Amino acid sequence: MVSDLAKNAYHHGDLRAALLAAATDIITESGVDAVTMRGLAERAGVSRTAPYRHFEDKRALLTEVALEGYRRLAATMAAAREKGGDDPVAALACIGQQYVRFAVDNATHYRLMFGDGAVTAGDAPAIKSASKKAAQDMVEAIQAAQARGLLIDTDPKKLANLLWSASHGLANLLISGQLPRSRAAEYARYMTDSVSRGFLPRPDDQSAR
Amino acid sequence: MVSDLAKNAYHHGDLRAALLAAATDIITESGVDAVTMRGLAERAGVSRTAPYRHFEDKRALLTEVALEGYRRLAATMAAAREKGGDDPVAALACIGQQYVRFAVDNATHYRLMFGDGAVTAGDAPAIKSASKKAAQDMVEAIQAAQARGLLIDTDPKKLANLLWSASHGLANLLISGQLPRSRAAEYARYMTDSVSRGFLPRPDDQSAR
DNA sequence: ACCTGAACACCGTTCAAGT
DNA sequence: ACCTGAACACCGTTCAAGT
Repeated sequence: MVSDLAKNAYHHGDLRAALLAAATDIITESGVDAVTMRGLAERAGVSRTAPYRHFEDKRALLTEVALEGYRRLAATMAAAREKGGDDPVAALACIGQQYVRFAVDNATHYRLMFGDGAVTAGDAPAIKSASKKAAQDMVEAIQAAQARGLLIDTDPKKLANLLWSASHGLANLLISGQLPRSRAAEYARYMTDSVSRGFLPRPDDQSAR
Repeated sequence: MVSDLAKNAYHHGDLRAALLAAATDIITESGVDAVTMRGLAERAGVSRTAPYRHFEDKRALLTEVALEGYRRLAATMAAAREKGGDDPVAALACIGQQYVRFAVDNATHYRLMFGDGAVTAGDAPAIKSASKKAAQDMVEAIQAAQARGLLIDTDPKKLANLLWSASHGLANLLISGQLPRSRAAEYARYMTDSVSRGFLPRPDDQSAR
């Protein structure tokens, strides 16, 4: 009954969580723009002003939702890296491909994270930390490949930023429909291949795998 | 006096142009979100509902502004290609770098063109045509390079989409501040180099230019 | 502590009415 | 043809007041 006590403390007791869940639902269904403070309140069965007891403003609420996305992205990156197995170049390709897949599969959420009104890393320390963590996975995979002589020896951070750019750009074009979503996986594969091998001919290379 | 007649026909006679100019100014100064139909009307010294005589709704007005951006982008691409001179690989690099430069130099406008609420190519045939024209420049540069054996022989459209992805992604990360804007040119250069040469080592290659 | 009702300052857009 | 005033249906947010 102790838990019931907590739950019943004023209406549902966890309005905060209810609001976040509602926002996440709406974002998934109808996009970030469809989220309104008033609508969230109504959905939670509470007055219009009640949400302001739990979040300073709309931005703060959305920042919290975005944070969850960053955490899931970081987890996806970590999993992708492992999936690459022993081969660090394969691990890197996996990371790039899974990044694009995450973005397309969570398009509306991704927009909140990286889109126009984007909750910047500066908005919350937790976001900065989660996003650094995702980036770190990429950098480490690069360093591992370089240590084995499998990648050219340039600044691994810069190289990571380039792979990030290509993945991010591809993801955006797919999400906005400028490239066909149905070909997402194909393009992602092509992207990671190309970033590794480049477009210049390789005279020494018979094994176009 | 004939021109004055035209100008004086109902207040300024070219409210349409005045509204577009005002919208462009506001977008440049304060971003797309700062554009309001009411504000535009006030700035033009006209009633709130007057703009609706010239544009069906806000989206139609913004589509017109975006179109101007697409035209300028296409012109920039064409100029970049020529700047590459005889060397088609250099032309391609120019295109990528100038694309990023355009995006960063016209950040708010670029957001309108490719951002979240983006006016999609489907919104206006003229946008589709201007954007196809820009893409065509890239494809042709690629085909020219392939004809001379300077690029691997894959689908030039796919290759163009990849370069576009990388450019677009880099541009977005720079605009949103996730990569430092001050290093835009450096990153753009690095991006086009990498997309050409790839990250895998090239044993035959002594001339790392 | 947590919630409410009323209110303020905004939006985009419509519509009957004026010249 | 082009413009206006008043109005409708929305926003985010504040603030005094209730329990």
